Amino acid sequence: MVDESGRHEDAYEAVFSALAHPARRRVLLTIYFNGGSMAAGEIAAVFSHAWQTTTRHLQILEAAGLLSSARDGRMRIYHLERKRLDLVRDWLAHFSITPDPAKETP
Amino acid sequence: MVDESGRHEDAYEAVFSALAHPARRRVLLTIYFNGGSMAAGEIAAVFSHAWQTTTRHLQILEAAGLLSSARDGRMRIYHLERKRLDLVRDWLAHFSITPDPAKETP
DNA sequence: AAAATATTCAGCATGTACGCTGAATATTGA
DNA sequence: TCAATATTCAGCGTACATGCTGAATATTTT
Repeated sequence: MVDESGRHEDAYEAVFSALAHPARRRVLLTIYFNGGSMAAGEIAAVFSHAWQTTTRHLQILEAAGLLSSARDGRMRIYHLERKRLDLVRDWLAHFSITPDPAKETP
Repeated sequence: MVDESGRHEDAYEAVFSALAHPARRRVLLTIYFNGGSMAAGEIAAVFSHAWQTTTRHLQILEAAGLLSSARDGRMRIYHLERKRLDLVRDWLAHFSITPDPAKETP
């Protein structure tokens, strides 16, 4: 296991996989620039996909912890979980740890 | 197009897709902690996959710009392109831009 | 030149992702 | 209750990803 603890392996997997699809990255940006929360239908309206396709993307994002949701009447409001993106930052931070200088390329 | 310029759309696609696979994330970390460069065979030795499988992962990482490579005798040396990871940081930085306050959730 | 080493290419099987459509569920309004 | 609205669930087809194996290529060594 490369990760120092192993605790986040599954989380990394979920988050990085979720971010791999352009529509899902765009969902996150869309919600963010809308103030952090949006109804499923509003989000779906941004895309040319069938709305059921967007539903699945939303579920994947929620399963990855990047969104949370709550029913509000007959709508479902999705809320961006910005903190979850820190997982990506954490992973990137590995590349700031100084590696073994003995092997450093000049 | 959500991105302010659109120039990086394909790059985002390549980089985020490349990072979606745990073996490829691990390749990057492995090379990094080895000093930034490793022969294909050395990298493949880290994994339990057939080495041909690792070859393909290396090609995907190189196509995404996360690795570069050069022949050295009968070996191929892969070099980590750390700067390319800035693309991910750039994308994450979108979530630090203050969104329209009128729509801000309290 | 032949053998050994290091890596890549090509093709195959299987599983998953992602688009679609149609049906189902939940809530609201008449 | 019935119709309208908002969303989800289920199933299908296609395409792609990812593992494998075997053959091919390039380089070095004998």
